[in-house]
Amino acid sequence: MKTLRVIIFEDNRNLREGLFQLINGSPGFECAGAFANCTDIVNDIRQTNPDVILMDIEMPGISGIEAVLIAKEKFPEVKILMETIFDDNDKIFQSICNGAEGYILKSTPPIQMLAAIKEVYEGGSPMTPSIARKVLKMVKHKTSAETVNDFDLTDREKEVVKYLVQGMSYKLIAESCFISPETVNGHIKNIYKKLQVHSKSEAVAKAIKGKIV
Amino acid sequence: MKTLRVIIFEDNRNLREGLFQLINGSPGFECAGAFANCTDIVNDIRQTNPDVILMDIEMPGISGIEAVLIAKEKFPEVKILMETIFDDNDKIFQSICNGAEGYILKSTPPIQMLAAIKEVYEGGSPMTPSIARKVLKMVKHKTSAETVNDFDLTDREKEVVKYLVQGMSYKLIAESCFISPETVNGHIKNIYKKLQVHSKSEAVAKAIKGKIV
DNA sequence: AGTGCAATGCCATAAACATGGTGTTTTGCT
DNA sequence: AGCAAAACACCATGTTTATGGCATTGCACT
Repeated sequence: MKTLRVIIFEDNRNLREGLFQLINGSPGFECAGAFANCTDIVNDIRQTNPDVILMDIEMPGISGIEAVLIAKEKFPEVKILMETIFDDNDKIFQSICNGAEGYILKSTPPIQMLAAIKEVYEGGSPMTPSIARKVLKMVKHKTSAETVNDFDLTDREKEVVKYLVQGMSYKLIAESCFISPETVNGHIKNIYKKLQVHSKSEAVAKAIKGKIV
Repeated sequence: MKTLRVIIFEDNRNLREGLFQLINGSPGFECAGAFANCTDIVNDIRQTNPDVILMDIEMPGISGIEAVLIAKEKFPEVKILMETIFDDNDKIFQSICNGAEGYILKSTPPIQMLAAIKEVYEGGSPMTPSIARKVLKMVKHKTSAETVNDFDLTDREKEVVKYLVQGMSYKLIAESCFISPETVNGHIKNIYKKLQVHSKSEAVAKAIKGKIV
């Protein structure tokens, strides 16, 4: 197997040098650089040509989060493993959006840290369980918060709602369903009662947000 | 430290018995039950009183995913660790929504599997890196998909749209904006032209989908 | 000084809608 | 066999919308 080229961005000198030693002292790994800040990150990457970047999430000047964005823009293939002291919701979320692959706490033992480096390189996303927990919560909220609410609509009613969302008039809906406009009116009455609304627009809003459509 | 009570739901007999042996043979762990299906899961849990459930994601009859929902409803404190052969996007996603805590591949080595059990119990979410990768992608998509489309609406128009989505009539909107209903009508005319729609409901649908609101 | 756009206001009318009824037929479930 | 629910249909009435056109004010940019 090829030796993995790793570079480090970490403002804390002790940690930076510790990691440097660790990586260089481990077979299969090679530390091609260790930098205290990200001011010249594009050049740093260009000159060291790394497979994996170990990035501190909190750094003075350009933060690790911004650095991810910059790095990924120029070098989309390089894998980035974020390191953080705290499992801060917001920072994790932003890093994910910027395209970092893995997230581990600095307290992770050396052996697992090396394993994580290998894993990001191989296309996985190593994550400290406590961080993964936060990520899961984000996924749940981003979706299941707005979860499915059926409101006990019948199939026909759902169909009518679908057409309502498309902005169709009673007449058009009637034609699409092959029924009379009055029947459409009837269905909509029932829909309104079930959704507890009093207009098409309210119904549409509730339907979309409730994922009926 | 207390001994962790674990129970297993796994249809494959060899695997089930293998896991049973593994857990019972490890200090700090105790397998209080191993079941081939989830038909009687509520009773199974009640009688074994587990800290952690190891759940196969694919099972005949009640699937692991449905089982999570059932189990969590009655026993919200119990931690559930899903096991799966493939890192299937959809199944992972559903399990998350149903409330499972951890996700590991069945190919995970025994030591790590035990570590994962301990981690879910302690509130973390152990995840195989390849699964974590999928989850990250979901987070990214669920958010960055929120492509903003402004339609060149003015601030006032956006405000009116906001009220439209709440299902308000011209009159109510007028009161909220401290302007006359006719002005509201005027704004809405412009909104319709910009959004290229011809009714409140269409406008609402377009606004919500385009994330103007 | 002038052009353009946002925001405001008003009038008018046909069309669409919301809501209250009443009633038949079909269909699934017990 | 019989009931409940869903789907269908129709009527009536007052309200709300959609769309056209027209006018004033103020701000920003040139």
